[in-house]
Amino acid sequence: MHKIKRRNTQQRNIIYDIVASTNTHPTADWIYEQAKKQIPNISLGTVYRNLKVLVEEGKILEINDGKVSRFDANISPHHHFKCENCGSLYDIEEGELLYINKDIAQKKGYTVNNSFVVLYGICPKCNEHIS
Amino acid sequence: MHKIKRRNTQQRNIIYDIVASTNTHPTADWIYEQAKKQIPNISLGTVYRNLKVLVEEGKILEINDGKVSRFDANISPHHHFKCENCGSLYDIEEGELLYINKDIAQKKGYTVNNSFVVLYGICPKCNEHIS
DNA sequence: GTATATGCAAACAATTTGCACGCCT
DNA sequence: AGGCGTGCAAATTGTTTGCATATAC
Repeated sequence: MHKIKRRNTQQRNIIYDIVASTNTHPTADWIYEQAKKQIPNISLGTVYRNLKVLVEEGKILEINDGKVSRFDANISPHHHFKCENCGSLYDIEEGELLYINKDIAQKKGYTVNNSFVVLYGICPKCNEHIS
Repeated sequence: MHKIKRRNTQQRNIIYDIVASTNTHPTADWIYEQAKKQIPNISLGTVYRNLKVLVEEGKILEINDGKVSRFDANISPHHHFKCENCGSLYDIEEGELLYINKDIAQKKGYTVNNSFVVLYGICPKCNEHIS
């Protein structure tokens, strides 16, 4: 029950920098490929472990995209648009979301077919028990 | 390139009925366990195949919940609330979503820590190419 | 010195698929 | 009869983990 003292490792720093260097919401595998350019014998396990640490520390976000996880160093509140044709995941500014309806989206070039919202938190039942 | 003519099988009907019988957003595995009560030697592969068919036909929705898929026979537009403590996935009416802010959610007993929105559709780039 | 991190490989869990047979239509 | 559907088991895929060693502090 005591807080782990994180170390400042080359691997963790490089992994963070890779995530921060792009807005394409990369997967662990893509990050691994990039990281190998700098640390040829880095292992995929290390990439996964460090991504998890960075998420826990709130330095990056994990986005659930089908069966893969994607990662995002943009931790300001924003949403995503997933293209059903090419699979790309775009950022949508929080304010901009209000305007994403069929008409306005169309003008911006997006066709919105569907939307999916999940709120995270504590449900009434658990709020009672935890108290 | 010709449309598949679906057959009306016992397995598919039972699987649909199981999904429709609950609002707990079951996983493929739970559905499989229930289905075995009616068809003891049904296979998990069949459950997965039929769930996919039902999703394609628009009869049920697939909800991506971490690394598992959950299924929902309520196909009217609605959203979800995931409890970070017990993992339950609750339905949130579309209208109700507008009122889920920290104050009002609190009164209903929900604590909202985070929210996650994904829009699905066709992106500007693809809209150009597809024409 | 000591606890955290790493590389490697094996283990996992959810889902998909190839195949031979079965059964709607 | 013909083709879609099924059961079974093996294969795939994304991710996690155990272990011995390396390294940050």
